[in-house]
Amino acid sequence: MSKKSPDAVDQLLRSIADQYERLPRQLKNVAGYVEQNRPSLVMDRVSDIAGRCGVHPSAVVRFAQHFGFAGFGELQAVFRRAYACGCSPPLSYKERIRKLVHDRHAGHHGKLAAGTVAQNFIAGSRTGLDDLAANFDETAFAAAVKLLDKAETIYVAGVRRSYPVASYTAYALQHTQKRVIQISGLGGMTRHQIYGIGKGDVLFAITFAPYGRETQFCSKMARQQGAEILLVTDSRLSALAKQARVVLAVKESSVFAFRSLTNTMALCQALFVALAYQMEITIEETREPREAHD
Amino acid sequence: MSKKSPDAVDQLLRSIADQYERLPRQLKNVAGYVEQNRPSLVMDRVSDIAGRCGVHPSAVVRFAQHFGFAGFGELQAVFRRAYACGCSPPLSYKERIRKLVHDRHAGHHGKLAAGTVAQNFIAGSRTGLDDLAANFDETAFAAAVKLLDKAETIYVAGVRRSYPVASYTAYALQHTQKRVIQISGLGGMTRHQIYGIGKGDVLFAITFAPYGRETQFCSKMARQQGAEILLVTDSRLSALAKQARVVLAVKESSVFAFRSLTNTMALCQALFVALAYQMEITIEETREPREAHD
DNA sequence: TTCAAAATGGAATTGTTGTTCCAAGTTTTG
DNA sequence: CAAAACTTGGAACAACAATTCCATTTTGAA
Repeated sequence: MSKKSPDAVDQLLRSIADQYERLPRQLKNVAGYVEQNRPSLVMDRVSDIAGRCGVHPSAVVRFAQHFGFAGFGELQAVFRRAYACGCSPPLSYKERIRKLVHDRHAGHHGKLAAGTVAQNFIAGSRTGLDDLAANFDETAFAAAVKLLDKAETIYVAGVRRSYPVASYTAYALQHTQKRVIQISGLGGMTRHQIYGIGKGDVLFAITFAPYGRETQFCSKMARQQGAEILLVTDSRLSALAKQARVVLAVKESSVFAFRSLTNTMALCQALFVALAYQMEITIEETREPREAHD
Repeated sequence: MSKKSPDAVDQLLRSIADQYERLPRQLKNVAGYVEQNRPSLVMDRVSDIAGRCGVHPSAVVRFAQHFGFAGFGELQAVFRRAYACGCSPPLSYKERIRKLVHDRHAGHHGKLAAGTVAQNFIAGSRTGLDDLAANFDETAFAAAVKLLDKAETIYVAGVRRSYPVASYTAYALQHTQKRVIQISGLGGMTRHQIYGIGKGDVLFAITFAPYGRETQFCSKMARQQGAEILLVTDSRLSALAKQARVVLAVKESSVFAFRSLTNTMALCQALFVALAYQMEITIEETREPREAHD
């Protein structure tokens, strides 16, 4: 069969995975690069790879030889052949995906394959991001960044569906020099956690209809104590929105009636990145090369 | 703008088409080959092309020069850049950010607008999702769904950066009839939380380099007790990967040292949706009818 | 047909890349 | 603590690819 080439790649990759542990440091680097940058291997030269892995060119050759090739050229040939096989996709991924999804729909008249469902979901998330980018409110976003930049302590609140986003946000913000407190509600301590908020602080609240009671409480408390509120929500019309200094509205698309989270997540990540940028935290400062950073 | 690479190809191709008639025979051959075999140009050498066109290698060089390049290398670079843009966003993405930061230092006398940073970030996430969809491993995904479907109790583990995803996953899975336990590590109870795992159960582990200790511990424990592992990670090479029954590899691009999370998030959501679909849970059921559902 | 201009292919050149070799450094083992 | 095994990086080497040069052939116009 002509399908031998992609198999060869799989086989090689599996072989690499097997031996990975026993490999010396430099070869591990190369192995990692090979696995993560499969596509660019078709055109990379030994020195390119060596450079990006921070190893000596000969290490790359040794890597190839370690896996039974005469030299790098032979190893590369494996990837080139695989690339040549799937040579139909000079076209965009969108088309490929569309085709994939379409194919499955047509065939099975029973259930959809799990993969199809997933592809649909991913496609939906992507569309959502398109939407987010298109309806992006730069003014509000800039205001949000400024607000966070000025804040002394940032309280992050979000429950249930919003909790993952809140915990991500809190985690990210920890990497600035600001004090960050996530209102986790652990042990029923929501109230105690928010009590400390005051003037100069900011409540970063994430909430969607029907707005969580805990978050509403935090919001009320924040206002009372003179703190500002940055609200990430689904509508500028909500009761909470009126209390907030800055409102970032996110619309989540839903696939199979299931609301996605990617947009909210992406927005909050963008918020962090922009804040880091604003605070002039350089890449070097925030980068943790081999540090624990799970 | 950063979109110049694919454009460059288009422009070149148009230029070739224009002049085609006036070209001498051999250059016509080459032009034809270039137009028809665009994708393989990224790896073809002069002699490859010459051979396939039945012309002398020097003709290929002359062809490149005819179109304003110093030599074949420059022409090829155009195609390589286009390939890199469409295919491996991690590279072009980092570069974009680096460029962003660089621009600030160089040109603009102020800072970049926060909005610009955000737009860049969102664009990156979008590209990431395309990549996720394009490199989607249907087999592994289906296996993952099946594994979850059969599980009696699902243990979800993920720390630090992976924690938000883990907590989302746990939250979502609660909406099935399965018993779900998230290893939160609260109160240093990681060990006690995972002790209960056993045959018939599944550990849903989410971890990225350098793999969190807690998650590794859970994985070891799961194996010991005869449970299966579903691993969401960044590389099939990790030590954990070998222990796992199913490995879903996700590649996240990173900005400011903070790897994006959208892909992982989207994948886990997709996993849940597919599982719900498989279990024939209607989406209505997964919603909490009267309850607040933030 | 003849001449000039252009195209072509052989062969040498130049530059680069992949590879090997070896010495120095590191880790492991007895 | 010493010897052995292995890893690493520098430099030389070999192979090859891209490019140029030039003689030859072809084409086209007068």
